[in-house]
Amino acid sequence: MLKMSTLFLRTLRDDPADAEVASHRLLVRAGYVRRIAAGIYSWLPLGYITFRNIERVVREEMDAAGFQEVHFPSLLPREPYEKTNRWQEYGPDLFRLQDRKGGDYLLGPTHEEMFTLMVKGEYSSYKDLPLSLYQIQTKYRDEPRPRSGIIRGREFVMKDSYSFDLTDEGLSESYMKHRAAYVKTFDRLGLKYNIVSAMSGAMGGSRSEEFLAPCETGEDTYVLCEKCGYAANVEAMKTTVDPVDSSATPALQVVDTPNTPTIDTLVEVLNERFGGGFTGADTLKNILLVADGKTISVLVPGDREVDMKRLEANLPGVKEIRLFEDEDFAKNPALVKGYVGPQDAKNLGITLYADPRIALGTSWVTGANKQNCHALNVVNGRDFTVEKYIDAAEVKQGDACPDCAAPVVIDRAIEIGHIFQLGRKYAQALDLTVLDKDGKARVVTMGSYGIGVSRAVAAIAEQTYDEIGLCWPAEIAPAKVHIVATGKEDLPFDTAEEIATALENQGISVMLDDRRDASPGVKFKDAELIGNPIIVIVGKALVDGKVEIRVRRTGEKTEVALADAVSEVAKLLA
RNA sequence: CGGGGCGUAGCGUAGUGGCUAGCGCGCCUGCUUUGGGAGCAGGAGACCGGAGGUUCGAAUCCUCUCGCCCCGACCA
Repeated sequence: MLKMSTLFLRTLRDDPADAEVASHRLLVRAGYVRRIAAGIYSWLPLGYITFRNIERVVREEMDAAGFQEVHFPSLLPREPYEKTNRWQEYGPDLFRLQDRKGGDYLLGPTHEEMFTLMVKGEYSSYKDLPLSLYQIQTKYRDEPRPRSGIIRGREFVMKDSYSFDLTDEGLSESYMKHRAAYVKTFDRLGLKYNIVSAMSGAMGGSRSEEFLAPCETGEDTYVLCEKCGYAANVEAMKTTVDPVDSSATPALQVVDTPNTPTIDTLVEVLNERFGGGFTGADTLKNILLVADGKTISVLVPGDREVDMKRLEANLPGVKEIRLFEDEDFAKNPALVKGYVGPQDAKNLGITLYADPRIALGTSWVTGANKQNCHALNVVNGRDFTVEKYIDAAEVKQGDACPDCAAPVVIDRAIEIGHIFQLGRKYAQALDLTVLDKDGKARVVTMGSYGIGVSRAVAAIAEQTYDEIGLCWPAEIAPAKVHIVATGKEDLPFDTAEEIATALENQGISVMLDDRRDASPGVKFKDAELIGNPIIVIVGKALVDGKVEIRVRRTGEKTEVALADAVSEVAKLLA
């Protein structure tokens, strides 16, 4: 039983100056967390109870799925990360340190290497697989910009699991088992979420899905089709456009278009010249980029921008990408800024990438590679050849769903879980093999699965808070019932304590506001701010032998006879 | 790393027209008060982020530095 008279808690009346997002603001005000440094937080009793409730749910569901818990250090030696090249690849995001002898160490940002090595150390037969291990561990990433309180910190707690299988089919099964366990976990946590297809990104591997909790302060943007349920991270959103017949399209024609270096100016001049009918969507935008030192061109319809995140996600293997700059134009006189077209790309040795909307046979207005000139009727497949189609154009609200063509909506969300099939990258690098039936060594294939445990505290807060404070689902609230005793006599305080004890005897956790010196107003405000789901008030109504029961979420109030208080509360929580 | 904002008591802030640093919340003592962040009286708590400089005199002006927040870049 948490007694407010002794609980280590001081709520704040004012919003902290350095907190912007609701979860951060309220978690600080209600005395759950305190900031220590940018992206680094301490948990106070209420916060830590809430945190552990989430951790408990996660652990129970992992165990129920048959995964086994292990625990690694956060402080790790360099070598394993050297072997997988991540000592380099992780770059400045990795917290590095040295011991007294000058040896290199790191604070683990994620533990693929350690899990792989642990399995390698114990198992060596196909008979041992499949296997799934997990840990709940503090992770360290020196984020370029920690933000939004505990949503994106530099130190955070993550549950990470890894599956080990001999075959791709086995990996798929392990993946689906984890997916199912995640569904159960997030349902129990009371989170609203969408499962969206994602890019496996820097971790390598194939199939990948993210669990996204929609909320305004989310930093991930995703696409949802309300008709068929298609959901994807914008980076993974697919566009499909069928080829068209271009046999009737007139020949390419170069026209003078003075002073039209932008799509807007071009459209204006075209409409003056040809009596209207042109829009930005009829033009072809050629974005020149330098990818790992090589010039490439990305073609998108003139009414869309290139989304650099999508572009990079769809150009795997490219490490560094930057815009073509004035000095690059100076070195390549054949390329005229503002009048670039794809027609000469082949001769110039420029690799052409195109958004799928630039389908085979489609006809465009684009630059003529000559100052103040554009070309009309430039046909893909006839006048230029695309090397590769990639999703690079920005996604807009209302774009066609790739599955059912209905308009999609764009929403923001917090990433609370990510599951993906890693494949053999780490097993290969660290030589994790098992002997197969035929006695031959085979490289194990792995899956990787994460849940942001500390982040879930903030995500749930974001999805449930209201104007007066936090508002937790019963499963994770610091206590299921918040009992407030008011008045100056002993009776309400004694009665409140009796009810509290009776509830606890039934396994219902209680926070009891037994402060004698606080006014009723203060106690009510605190109860609302703290956000336990049921509030019981023992005070005024006691003269009629009654207590008041309030539901925090709805604000609904009822008075019940003292004798029924415990059963009524239990009923509300059922 | 680029742009913007900000560092004054545990929290929120005033003071930037140069001279004893002010207020609210919280905290301590006493009395009163107890169904919506109580009242009165008294009190503790700040080397004004740090270093250097200008000046008779700096929270205030100048230089440097550290830290924090927001937008962007970046980011399982």
